[in-house]
Amino acid sequence: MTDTWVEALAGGKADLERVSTAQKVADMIRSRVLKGELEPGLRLSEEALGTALGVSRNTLREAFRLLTHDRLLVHEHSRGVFVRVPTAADVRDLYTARRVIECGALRLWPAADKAAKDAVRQAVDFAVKGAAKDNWNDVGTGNIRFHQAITRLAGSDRLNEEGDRLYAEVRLAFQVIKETRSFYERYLVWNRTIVELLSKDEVDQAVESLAEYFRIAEEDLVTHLPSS
Amino acid sequence: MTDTWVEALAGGKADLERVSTAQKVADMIRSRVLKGELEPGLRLSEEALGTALGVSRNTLREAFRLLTHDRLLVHEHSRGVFVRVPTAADVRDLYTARRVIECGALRLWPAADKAAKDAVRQAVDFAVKGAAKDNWNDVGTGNIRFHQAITRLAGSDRLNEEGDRLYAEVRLAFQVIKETRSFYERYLVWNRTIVELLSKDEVDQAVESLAEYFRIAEEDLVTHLPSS
DNA sequence: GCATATTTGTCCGTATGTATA
DNA sequence: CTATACATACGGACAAATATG
Repeated sequence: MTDTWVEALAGGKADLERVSTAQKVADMIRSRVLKGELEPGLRLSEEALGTALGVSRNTLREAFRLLTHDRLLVHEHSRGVFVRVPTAADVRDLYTARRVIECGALRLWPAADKAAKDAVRQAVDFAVKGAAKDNWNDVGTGNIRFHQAITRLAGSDRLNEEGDRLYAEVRLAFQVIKETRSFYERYLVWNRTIVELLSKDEVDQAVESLAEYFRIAEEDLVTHLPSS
Repeated sequence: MTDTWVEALAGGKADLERVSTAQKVADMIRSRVLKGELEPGLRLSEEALGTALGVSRNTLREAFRLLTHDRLLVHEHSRGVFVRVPTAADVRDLYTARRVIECGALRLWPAADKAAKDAVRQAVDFAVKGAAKDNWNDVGTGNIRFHQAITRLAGSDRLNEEGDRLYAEVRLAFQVIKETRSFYERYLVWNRTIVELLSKDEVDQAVESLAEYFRIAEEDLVTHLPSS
């Protein structure tokens, strides 16, 4: 019983299965990167981090592999691993992928599970409540959950995983922006509009609104990115 | 100069950058798996493979990690790695993801590069010529290239990579079927239909045909899969 | 059910190659 | 150009888990 507690604390997907040390280390580094404690461009030394975390270089390298696959770290041969520095081209690529996946998933709304549909509405509710309490951190996570829920409408684990990778990378890109409130405030309006259209079963309209949201968010990020 | 030759021979993405030994080992195992030389369910012993390939266990484990991310191998804690055995549920999930990605990318046809459009047509031409020569292996690779080219219409590297992972997994699923000719023969007709519709700029019709192809191919695989 | 053998998980030390000051 | 620092890859070691008889 206590084992599951530990695993749940350790990080993300603590199902019933055991988590490897590399997984735990990767989860720790991931959260630090997404919180901005390890800023983009920083080099992660194998020896320094290994001794600091009390794991061997081998184990740490496996953790690096995991995070490189999630595109949060970049690997340069014989030079080491660095926290990714998102470029304007990255953001364009990222949003092109999101456009295809999320718009495609949203089109499946009529055939989706009731639970999956509810998750979309609940994510927006969460963000709305956050805005009412002036808690803009909640608004941000609500926004992510909203898009995550849209991807999950398709009901494919493989698609969900790729979506989560994309969202983590978007969070990393947002990391370079300090004042995010004005962004989330504007995005919340779009999310509500989309949910309203969906409640009226006007799917095509909702997809069009989602595509418009992507155009705006993409430009927001690109213009606020340094050295774009 | 000769270095680039060697790298090109070694495997997949031999750009300008050097490839690590783990990468080379992973590429070798990958091609063996996709050719069916390492059949689904087989356990890959660390020591046996390591000595056979002349690499250390550590390096081999990194290669395993790479292939596990590509879903060609599955990792069971303290039991080792196995060549993935695709289940019916895997195929359903796989085709759901493909439906979203490829149909979404195909909708972008009007805005796509000319080069990307040409690649779609060339892939079908390749398959047609293969069929004329009774070379059904070429028809199969032409079919893969066709779908790869469709994904590439969107122009997102991240989407392309996920697409390639999905295609590799589909090839693995097809690995359990011996007589593939009748399948590819039928699929070729669909591919030609889609290209013809595209040449007339009837994109919506083409997307609908693609969706229909997915329904058929998915059922083909599910029904021919053992212990479905 | 038990004891043994095999294999994996993790760590360490070292030699070599590579990039940077 | 030399020197330093670091990543890459290897081989060995031991504990833990699993498989086998």
